[in-house]
Amino acid sequence: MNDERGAWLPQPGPDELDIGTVLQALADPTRRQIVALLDVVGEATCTSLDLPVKVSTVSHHMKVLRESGVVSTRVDGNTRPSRLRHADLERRFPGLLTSIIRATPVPSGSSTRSDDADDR
Amino acid sequence: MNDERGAWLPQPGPDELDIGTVLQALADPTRRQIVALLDVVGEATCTSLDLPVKVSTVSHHMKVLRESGVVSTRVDGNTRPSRLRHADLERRFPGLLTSIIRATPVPSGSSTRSDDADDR
DNA sequence: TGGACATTACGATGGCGATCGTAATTGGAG
DNA sequence: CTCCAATTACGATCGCCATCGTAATGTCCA
Repeated sequence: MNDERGAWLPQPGPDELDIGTVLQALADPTRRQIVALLDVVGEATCTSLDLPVKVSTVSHHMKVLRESGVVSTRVDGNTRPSRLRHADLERRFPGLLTSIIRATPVPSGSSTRSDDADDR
Repeated sequence: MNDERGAWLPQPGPDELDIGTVLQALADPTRRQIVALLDVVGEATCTSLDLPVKVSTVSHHMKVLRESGVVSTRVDGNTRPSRLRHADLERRFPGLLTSIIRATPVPSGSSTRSDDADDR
């Protein structure tokens, strides 16, 4: 009954972003790795990311990131590509996300799994 | 090495600041409140801060903040005033501390206990 | 229609950390 | 010297959360 193309999973509005919730989300190393990867590839799904945790855990982390307002998730068929809410975060917390990404080393070899890969 | 006049508690160097450690430290609400208060009063001791937790807990939080590189602590008699390492943090993570402080509301009435306040 | 795949809801578990009370240490004041 | 205040090390407790396995749901394709 929901044939809406371009559906988005529920997320806080740009003015509802809470610094505590955002920091708690970004405090986890795995979630920070997800953020760093998203910054590189632009958009990715849970299974496309090559992380040292199980997919169900990645899904959990993505939910935390979405509910905190760090990422937004789009419904596309049976996949849910997520991307960083770079503009919203920059407007609300200038420099925060950028500094974190810049200081978060991306483990070599962990890009994506040829889902929407960029290089090569 | 041992300058009796200006002793400092051990802390990471400016180039040893780790984004993960810093974020973990700033993820806690009480520690963020400490940071916000330090930004207002400039320098404060554990007992001078009026917080909803016991002094031993404040001391613990201050240690976490110091070991993460967020604050530096000076030895002054039998007290240890701490202050924000604003410059070091700004150089390493531009905008991070500023955004967090700006977005962290300071509960009204919780300044210091007239210990070393100099709010004009 | 049936099978393969992506996502996630759910429950269980193990570990980490925030908080406390207590005690020990140390410097300052009388 | 004696007392007090400040700090913190230590141990205990307890709640939260990262992670997992499993199962349920939904989509796409042959």
